[in-house]
Amino acid sequence: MRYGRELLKGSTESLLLSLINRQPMYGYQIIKELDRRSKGYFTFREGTLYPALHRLEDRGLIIGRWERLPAGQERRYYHITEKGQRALEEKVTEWRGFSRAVNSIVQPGSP
Amino acid sequence: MRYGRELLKGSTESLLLSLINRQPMYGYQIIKELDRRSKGYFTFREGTLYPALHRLEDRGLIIGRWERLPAGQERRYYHITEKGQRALEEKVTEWRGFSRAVNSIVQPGSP
DNA sequence: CAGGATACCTCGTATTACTATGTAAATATA
DNA sequence: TATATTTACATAGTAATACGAGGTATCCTG
Repeated sequence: MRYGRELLKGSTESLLLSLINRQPMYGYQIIKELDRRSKGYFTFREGTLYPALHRLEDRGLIIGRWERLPAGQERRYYHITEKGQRALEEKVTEWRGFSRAVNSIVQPGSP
Repeated sequence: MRYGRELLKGSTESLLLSLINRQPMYGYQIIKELDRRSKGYFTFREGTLYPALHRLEDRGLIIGRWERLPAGQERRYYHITEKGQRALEEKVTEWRGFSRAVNSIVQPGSP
């Protein structure tokens, strides 16, 4: 069963920056990569992805460049910036802390 | 540093149901318990907590009962329902799957 | 030539955390 | 005793954002 939509909020950024940090990627490719790497768990919607990419670009964390294939069609490849790399580090740290904190509550441990 | 507000969305429910599942609790107590159990990580705001409790009650996952202390003041104790227990199980399963999936992306692993 | 896949975009809606603000009583402090 | 803090609840407004629905255009395959 698919995760609730609210759960994704706050993690989208980390996911996108993580992928783009490995190598420049275009939107459609990111959707496929998220699906592949998470073994089908993440099926990002276009209405989620594209606005999210635009927000990241507006904030200077990534830069998009149009590239035309020999065949003719165009893709917008996103590259991470230095600011984006710093943001990614912070986001991953934030995620780990948050994840640990949630587990400290939902998992049975010390009373 | 505190987590971003968006990160909490989707997890609030699991956190609240987890605590109330252990024992009936009132709002103010939940804030303190979340703080204590997470070692200061979660500092829930009242504007987050109370509306969230009302939503859970509206959906029949918890039931609130006013209790008057000998001193005189009133507290609204929330009890989990059977429906709430089932929802909690689902939520925790969802959280584990989501958490694993995010880690599969943000943590360096197989390409 | 038709249909699917690729590839991008945006508007509107729903959800929800948080700030600010309000109320009221109990307890601690000066 | 007067004042401040803590306890305890509540809600209206704002901002952020995932998603559905809809749109455009090109490429590839049967």
